[in-house]
Amino acid sequence: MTSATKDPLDLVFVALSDATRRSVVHLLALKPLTMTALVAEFEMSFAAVSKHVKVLENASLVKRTVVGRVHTIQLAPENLTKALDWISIYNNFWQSRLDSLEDIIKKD
Amino acid sequence: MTSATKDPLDLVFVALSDATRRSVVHLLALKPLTMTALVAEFEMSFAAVSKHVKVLENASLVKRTVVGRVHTIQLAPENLTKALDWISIYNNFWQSRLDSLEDIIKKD
DNA sequence: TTAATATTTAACCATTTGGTTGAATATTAT
DNA sequence: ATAATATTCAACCAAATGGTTAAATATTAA
Repeated sequence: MTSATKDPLDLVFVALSDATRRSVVHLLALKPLTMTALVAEFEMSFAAVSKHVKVLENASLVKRTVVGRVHTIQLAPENLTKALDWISIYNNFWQSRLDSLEDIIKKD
Repeated sequence: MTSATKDPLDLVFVALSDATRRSVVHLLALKPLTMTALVAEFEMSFAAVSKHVKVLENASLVKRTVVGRVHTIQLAPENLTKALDWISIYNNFWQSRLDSLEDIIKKD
């Protein structure tokens, strides 16, 4: 019970934790796609893909443009940077740790 | 039914999608901790923290050293790099897209 | 050997997740 | 107006998740 999941980083990582959704991001990186075009890429119902897109949208990783009955989805990766930044901190830490370890080893 | 979740990236992103587990990573970035020390940081049962650590371990984000009855957990961030690399691809793409957009705007 | 400590495992529970199908809602074409 | 198309929404389901408590398993200390 973490009370209503406030951290936006949660949304981003949750969104990226599913292979189907990562595929959606991958496809959208090439070009924006309508829902119909997107659904055509998966062996899954329209509704299922629709739900996945909603998860990505909720994490602000994609943006939707509605023209008439056609919904076009495009990448909106500002929040990818948040995830990147978070990971980078620990990645950098690890890198420098490794470097210090190398230094220590070299001093032998 | 994506048949048994094979992609190791799944494990990493799933592991990072929980705020408690990100806190564990944060704590371990400072120094390795025994299970008891780790549990003391959370308002949660030993068993619950134990499960979270297992998720991180499963994603190869932490490593466990057992000495007698004491389990010491430390960061093992090789896999953080995998997540970082994945995100970087799309982040870079976005960055260059933005740059081109700026170029177009400037040409006005 | 007995007791205390460190930890996992098991059984359970409520909620969330990822999928389904079918109905509802708009929009566009005939 | 009617039919076709694009999409969401609702109800449902099975499996996974994140938590609990209680019991089991080592290991160490008295």
